[in-house]
Amino acid sequence: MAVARTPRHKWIDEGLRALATGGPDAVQIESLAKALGVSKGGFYGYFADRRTLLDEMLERWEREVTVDVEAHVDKEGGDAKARLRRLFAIVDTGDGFDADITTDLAVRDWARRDPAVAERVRRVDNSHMDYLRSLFRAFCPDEDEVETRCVITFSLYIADQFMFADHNGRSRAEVNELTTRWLLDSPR
Amino acid sequence: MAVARTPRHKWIDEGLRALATGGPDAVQIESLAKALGVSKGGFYGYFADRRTLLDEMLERWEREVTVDVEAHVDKEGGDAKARLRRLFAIVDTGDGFDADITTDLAVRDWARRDPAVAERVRRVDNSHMDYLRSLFRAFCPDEDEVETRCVITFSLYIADQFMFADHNGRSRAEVNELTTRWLLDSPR
DNA sequence: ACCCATCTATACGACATCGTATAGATGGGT
DNA sequence: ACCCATCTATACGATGTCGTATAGATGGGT
Repeated sequence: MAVARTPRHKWIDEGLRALATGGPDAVQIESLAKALGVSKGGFYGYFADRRTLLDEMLERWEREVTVDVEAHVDKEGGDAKARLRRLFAIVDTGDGFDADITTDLAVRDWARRDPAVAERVRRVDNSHMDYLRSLFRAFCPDEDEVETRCVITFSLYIADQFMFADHNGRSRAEVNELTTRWLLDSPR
Repeated sequence: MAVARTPRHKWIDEGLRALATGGPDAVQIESLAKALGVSKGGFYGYFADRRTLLDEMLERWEREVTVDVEAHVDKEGGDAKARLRRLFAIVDTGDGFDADITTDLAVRDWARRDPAVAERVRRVDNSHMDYLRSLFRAFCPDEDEVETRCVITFSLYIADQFMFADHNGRSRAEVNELTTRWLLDSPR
């Protein structure tokens, strides 16, 4: 039997890449085929239609995004603040997650327009938030304040990609260091 | 002479509406025409091509977005904290700015992919941040902390639209109240 | 009432994309 | 070495969009 040069997962890989750089509308079968160096002939052997590919892309994103980040943060151990610092470092430097952050935002923007996508993101976000809460609770007794810090942390992660302002001579990294300290070392 | 049923500004209005609900790719001349109840015939009398419309949409967004928000916040006077509270209320309740927020985010997402758009957003963001800084300086002597609070404020505004998490029984409004207090009444 | 500048509707060619149909290439199993 | 299931390339029709061309409708100015 002929061996597949372009199996399912390659179409999904390329689809997610296209999604990240151009949004859902940029996920075009013929573009993906070109990027993969093949024609679209094989695509419809694996997927019923374009919509099916989009669904499977989301499926994969939902399955992997939470696991990946938490594994990276927990890998080196340390207390809650050490783990949070590693989490903030991802936001700041990318740290091998650049592509994932971009994909993440593309999915979120998509979710604003598509309720089915929003439902997936809701599950992912709840998972992220649960993890964040567990970390902040380690040194933050008040539950309202835990929630506050979680939401601010999450917001900084997302908004980082949508803010284009300068910072009066400070670099973006310096500003991130300021917000990190504010969230981790702020008194009371 | 025939009076124009569909002058320039109507195409721009409709274009911004399409941008807000579907992103730049959704700004299609024939869609706009249909939404306006006319054919696309007249469009090319006002605009050289689709790109020209997109430019003018951005032009108008850039010109109006800053003025509108600041005017609303300053209208009723009060001290810096009162003005900031009104600012946070916009984020929270929409308060007549819902459409503008959506447009804002569509433009920001667009800016992530188009450097020319990013440059416009940078100008707008610098203007917003200058205004924010002036408000926080009124009760916050440390310049690093001013910057921190500005960035967090801005981030909450943006990320609000991209977060789909639940909050352990709290409503979104309650969470916004928590973050507002954290930013305005936090000690030191 | 007529003129005619201006706006609008329609038809068109060029192009891109979706999804299908079909013919050809590949290579594992025997 | 051959078979044939599987993958791939290509051609096609349908659809939708862009931008142009052109004919028709509108209504203010005289």
